[in-house]
Amino acid sequence: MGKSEKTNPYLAHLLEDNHIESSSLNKYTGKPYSEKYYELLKVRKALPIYDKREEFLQLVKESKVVVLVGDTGSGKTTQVPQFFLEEGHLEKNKMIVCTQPRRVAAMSVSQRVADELDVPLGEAVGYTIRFEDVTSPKTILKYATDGMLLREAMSDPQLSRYSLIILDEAHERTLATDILMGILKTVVRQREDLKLVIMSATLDAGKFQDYFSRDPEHPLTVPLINVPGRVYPVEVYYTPEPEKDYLEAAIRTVIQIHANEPLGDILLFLTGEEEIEETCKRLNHDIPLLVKDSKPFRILPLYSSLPPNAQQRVFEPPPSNGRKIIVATNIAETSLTIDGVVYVIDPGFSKQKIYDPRVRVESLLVSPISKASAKQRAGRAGRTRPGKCFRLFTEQTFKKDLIETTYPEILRSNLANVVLTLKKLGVDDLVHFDFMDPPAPETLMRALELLNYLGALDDEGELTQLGKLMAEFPLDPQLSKMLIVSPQFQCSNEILSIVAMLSVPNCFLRPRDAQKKADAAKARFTHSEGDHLTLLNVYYAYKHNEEDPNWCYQNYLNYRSLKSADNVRSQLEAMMNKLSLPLVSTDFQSAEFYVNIRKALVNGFFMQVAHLESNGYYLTVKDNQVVSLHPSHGLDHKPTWVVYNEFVLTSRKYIRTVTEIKGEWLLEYASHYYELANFPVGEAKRDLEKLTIKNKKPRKQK
DNA sequence: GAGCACTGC
Repeated sequence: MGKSEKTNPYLAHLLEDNHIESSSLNKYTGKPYSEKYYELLKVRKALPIYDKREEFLQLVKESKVVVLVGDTGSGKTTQVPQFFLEEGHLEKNKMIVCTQPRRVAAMSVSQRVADELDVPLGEAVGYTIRFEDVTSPKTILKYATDGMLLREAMSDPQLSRYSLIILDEAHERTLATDILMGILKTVVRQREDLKLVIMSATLDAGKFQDYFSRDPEHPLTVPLINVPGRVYPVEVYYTPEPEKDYLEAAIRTVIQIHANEPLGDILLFLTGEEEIEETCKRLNHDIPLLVKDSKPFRILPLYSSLPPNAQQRVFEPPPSNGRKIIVATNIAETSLTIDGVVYVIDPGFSKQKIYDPRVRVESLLVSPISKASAKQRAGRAGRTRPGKCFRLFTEQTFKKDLIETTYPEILRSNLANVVLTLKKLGVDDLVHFDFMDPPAPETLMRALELLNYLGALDDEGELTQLGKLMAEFPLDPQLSKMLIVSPQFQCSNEILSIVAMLSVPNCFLRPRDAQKKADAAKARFTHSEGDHLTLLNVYYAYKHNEEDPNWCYQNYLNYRSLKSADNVRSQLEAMMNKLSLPLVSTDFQSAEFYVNIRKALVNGFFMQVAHLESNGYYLTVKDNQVVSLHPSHGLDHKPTWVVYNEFVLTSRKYIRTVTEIKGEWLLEYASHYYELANFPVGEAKRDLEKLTIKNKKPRKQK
């Protein structure tokens, strides 16, 4: 047992450091440290952040909020919480939490820190992500997704379990991190026993400092600490003239690098799946033709909807004496890191979400990236040795045209869910809420209006009983409303399945080389009254076929999607039980089985309804947008009224996932929205008026 | 008659 102590060469040296346990027993487990602990300790002490340890601890002692800037490789994510622990700053029964924008990061970082502390994961160190809580009463350091900490705040707005909250990767400005910053700015001033550390890659540091210090009544001094990263230099090249066609330029650049530059993998950033698959095909065809005596190469596409085994291939070693050429979306900018990349090709574009509050539509648009993004992409070339980055735009463009940082998500999103969350967190005055970047007032108004129509907020903007329930669910407000009322329509089991299916990526596969077969497979599940009902059929069939991946494959269904829908469904079912919402079904033989489901749909989605006009097009109610049924629909006729799940703006305006409803139901379940006095003149209004008269007659006769 | 940047609860 004592062997490792005596023979360990690092031990004597360690004992000189007063902040490292001078006893050879691990204070968390009571056991002697393992060999691995000392090995990892040596690595830890070589991290750049280690030199800033005393400075950091001093600043945290003096200040409530500290901003820490550190590039990749500085070690901040793993070491900063440990500094705090070692110093014994943690109060009894309190914890440290460190947020991450992504689940995998929360999981892998917590495992690393558990190893460094020589403790089993889930005891002193753990993580919490959706569907998985690997913590215990012993846990004092927890890594969590930012969304998960936000959920916790909803039941404990002071986040009173924690005495240190670290928001990591704050520069990414996710919705959840932005909301957390907004509430923590107040909480940190209210709670004597709370410290806050904001960790970021260089760019926005000053902005975080300003934001947290600024307050008319309680200004704070927010110090900033800078930690160098550990990356290799990357030489950046620009094109002398702007490129007309970035795809052609990209292909040309790949070929030039492959022909002329020493070995080392190539990473090309493109915007989407189709573009990537096309380019891979072109490269496979062109390289052997254009490169004399080409070295071996392997072209690898990389995007999120690619099956996991195909994604994994980018991590395999390159062909012997050759190179990998990876053609990726933004997934390779932050989510996945591929060592061995030496050359980055950056055309300077990505698909970005934008929200237009006027038409209430979120859409994806190919847009120029920001300077910060371009720098991040370039950095991908310097992970293992010095690299090169080829920007397919001019230096002038970089300096003059690109914006500094990508607009935070909160400025590009529909905020219905954000507003519901903030209300639940007790924020009364949303218009004056201190957002780091305040969203457009119109976007907030749209969100308030939607929540008011759904009955989540009353006319004073107060959260209603229904709204409180809705906020409990990790769903868009329309979906949670529909789910909560579904027991009244005797179909909560079915709506649970539909909501789960709507919450995951599209489950229907349609490979380019088997489109007919895929369509035929889909036809077997199709319900002619609506796509929502088709989704229900698919879910049933998946369960009846014992969740078999092969069955999914044969039926052109995405197994990953269905499995995840099933997960979501279980989570929602548990919440329904917790909230005493009964799980009920209408008898399947009854004529009302599908009618009830469609009525429940109307209760959540009455604002997403389209009316068939005499010219054969659909017009969305109130917004009066001319739309077409998305070609993926399964209706066998064109119903007068449909609800839709999504408004898709591509080559045309489409409504996707549509189900037939009756006009009467709109008047019955959403009379406040369909009040005819405030309804825009048109065919939809005339149809509704006819229905009103028809409805009133029998009543008068009674 | 067509798509699906990326995350997260």
